[in-house]
Amino acid sequence: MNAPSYTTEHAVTAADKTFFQLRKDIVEGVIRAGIKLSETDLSTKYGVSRAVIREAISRLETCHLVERKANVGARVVRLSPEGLIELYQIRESLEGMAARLAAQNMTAAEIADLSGLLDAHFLTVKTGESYYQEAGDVDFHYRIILGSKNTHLITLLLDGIYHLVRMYRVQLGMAGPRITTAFDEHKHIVQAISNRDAELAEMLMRRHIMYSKNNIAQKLVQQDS
Amino acid sequence: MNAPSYTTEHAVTAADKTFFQLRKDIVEGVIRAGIKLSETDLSTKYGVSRAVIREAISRLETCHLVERKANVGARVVRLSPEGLIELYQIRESLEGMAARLAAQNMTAAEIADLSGLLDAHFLTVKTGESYYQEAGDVDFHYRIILGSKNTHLITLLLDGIYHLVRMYRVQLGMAGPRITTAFDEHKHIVQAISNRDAELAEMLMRRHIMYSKNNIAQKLVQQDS
DNA sequence: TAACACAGCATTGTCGACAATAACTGGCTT
DNA sequence: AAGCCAGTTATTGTCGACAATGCTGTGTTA
Repeated sequence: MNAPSYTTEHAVTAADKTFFQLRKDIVEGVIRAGIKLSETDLSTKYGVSRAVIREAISRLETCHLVERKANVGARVVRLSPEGLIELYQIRESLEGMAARLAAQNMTAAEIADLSGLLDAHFLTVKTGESYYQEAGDVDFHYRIILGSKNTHLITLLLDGIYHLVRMYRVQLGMAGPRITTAFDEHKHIVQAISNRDAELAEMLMRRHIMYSKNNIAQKLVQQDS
Repeated sequence: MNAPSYTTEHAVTAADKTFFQLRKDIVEGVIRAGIKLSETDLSTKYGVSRAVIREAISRLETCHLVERKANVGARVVRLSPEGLIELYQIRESLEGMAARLAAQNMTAAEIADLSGLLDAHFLTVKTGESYYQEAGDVDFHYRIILGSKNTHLITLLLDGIYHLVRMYRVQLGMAGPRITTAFDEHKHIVQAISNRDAELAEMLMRRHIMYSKNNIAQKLVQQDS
């Protein structure tokens, strides 16, 4: 049931575990958006010292999941239409570049593997299972980002803003008619990568993300009204 | 003489001060690339507790200036041609988007101001002063990044990778024939922004950064040989 | 001689206590 | 009654000590 963990992050220290747990709780809304994170409270609730809580909060800050002010404290970020737009502008830029680099740097084996993944997704979509969006879409994007072979890019996206993207998705309850069209877009992107057409791969990825943004933004205004 | 501080970061806490000092020392090579950062050593040298050193190192990690392994310690990043390429790929992507957004979001007053800045730069370049590259170029890029009005983008670039860019620049001693051509490129970018031509602004910025990358990469291989 | 095991050392991770800063409450003044 | 000031309280920032982990060098054994 759980979404598989792509970057197999193994928690070695207590701060790691606390960080992962806190991140999960924030992304999934267990700790609600906009709420204040009291260090002493969390310290007792998670059964660790304030030092590891501070460490965890510090890392959450680099994920842009919390905002901290000196001598005041940390708050979970608040979700807003503007924030969503900004986030997707970053995605469009960085993942576009990722697709471009993937077209240059992915091995033939990796491309074949990615293509196989899409075929598998096609079967599940065809049979009507709609879990595609959540796991499949994320998986697809992960592979291309990793395929860029650019460590900075990978870190920025996977450790940085992707959790925030997931937060928006989860807390808005994504599912809808977009899954099938998104699948076609994925197909075309893989084809461009397979042809080593970096230019086209970037363009298609950027359009794909723009469409995705429009879709989720529409959901968001619907919720407002 | 010092490069002006654009994001007027005011140090309120001791960890802030230590972080700024450490970052400066790393960027300027006082603490050399690849070296191990001993917490106890730094604690005595900077006259603060290990806790604030750990906090500072943690923040340095989010700037990608140091790398940390659990139970082992932190090392200053090592500069490499591959790292430089990766860095400039990110810059091309993000600053291209910044230029696009700046063309959409900068106010007329801000654009006029930016244009005036370029004119001032032109005078100094004309009179032969070559401090343009260091301060002027950075100033130009800062304004456009801020002009994007995208907080995520601004944070990623200014707090994140720009210090690493500066580290490459400083430790390779940038100065050369490129300053004049770079000025022309800046001019064209401002013109595109002034015309609200987002598409063109992005393209020109991307090319500008590609040229800049080639320039600095060339310097780097020269140093190797 | 080479390889493995163990012990000692150095370094990082974690903790609880203290100091400093900000928010809150109550009373006073105008 | 409204606004400001001071005392109080709660929260964050900083510190030194202890625990746990990784590294090193030595000694033993095949």
